[in-house]
Amino acid sequence: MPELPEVETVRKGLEHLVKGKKIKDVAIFWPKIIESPNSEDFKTQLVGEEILDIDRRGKYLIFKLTHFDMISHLRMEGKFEYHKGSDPVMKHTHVIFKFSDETELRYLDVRKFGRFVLVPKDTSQIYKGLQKLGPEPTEEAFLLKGFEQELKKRKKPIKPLLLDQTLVTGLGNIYVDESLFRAGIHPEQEANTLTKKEIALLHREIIAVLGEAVEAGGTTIRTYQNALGDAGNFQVSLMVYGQNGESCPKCGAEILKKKVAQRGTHYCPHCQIYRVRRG
DNA sequence: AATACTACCTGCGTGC
DNA sequence: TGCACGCAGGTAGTAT
Repeated sequence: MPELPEVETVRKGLEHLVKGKKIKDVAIFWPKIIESPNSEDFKTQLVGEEILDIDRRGKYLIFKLTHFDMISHLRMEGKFEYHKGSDPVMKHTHVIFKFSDETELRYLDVRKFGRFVLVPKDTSQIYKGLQKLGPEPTEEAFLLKGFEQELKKRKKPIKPLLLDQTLVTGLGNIYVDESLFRAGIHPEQEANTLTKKEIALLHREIIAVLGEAVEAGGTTIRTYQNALGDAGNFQVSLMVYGQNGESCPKCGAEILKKKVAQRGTHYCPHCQIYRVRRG
């Protein structure tokens, strides 16, 4: 489900609802959701832990516990719901964290792609998935100079390059299409053919679009009641994602959709022109 | 090392 | 209605 703005919105919701809660028990209905340790140890180690804080790095949530860091990735469709223990357990619920006050944090995931990992306290940065991440998409962390140097070295199309999280973290299929549109760059333009000017614009638009989406509480596409972080309204600000067949907000041309690196890709054929041999 | 493709899952809409 | 197929906000593993 989520890209950085949605995960950040979930983080804020969790901070509000479960910070300070003590874990009394854990129920696991789909053990593969637990990447490590094995689901039995995962449960045993969590009992008695208190949720001290909830951090985020890229699209990962990091629950800071008494003796552990619990890393959570929602992948495509993972979501958290906060419930009373007496509430009926809905379909697609795979993990339940039961608190000492008889409330529960439930993890639901239709496609079961999401993962949990438990590591010793303050060692989350060693986890492989977090280690590979590039800088957060902020002015302070994401530097134009480094971005430009990396792009010069890569010849793969810019869209899949931005999706791999190593140059900058947080973009997914929605915001990468929005960033490229706003910067006027074709999604298949090879990274090493981008001009200095285009790179600077792209850098600025990535930071801007993700920042605006965080402010809006993320984008809500499919609505699921009760899920933390589903109240975002950035979908009203999307300029190309899901807009195929509509008019380009800049020039009026028809927004097209095509496959790029196995992902549905939305773009304006007039504002985002592919050019051969540049840079 | 960089790149490309596939697996992991379920549900929904479309077309025959 | 039934069924096959493509598609969905992501990443890790494998092969080249």
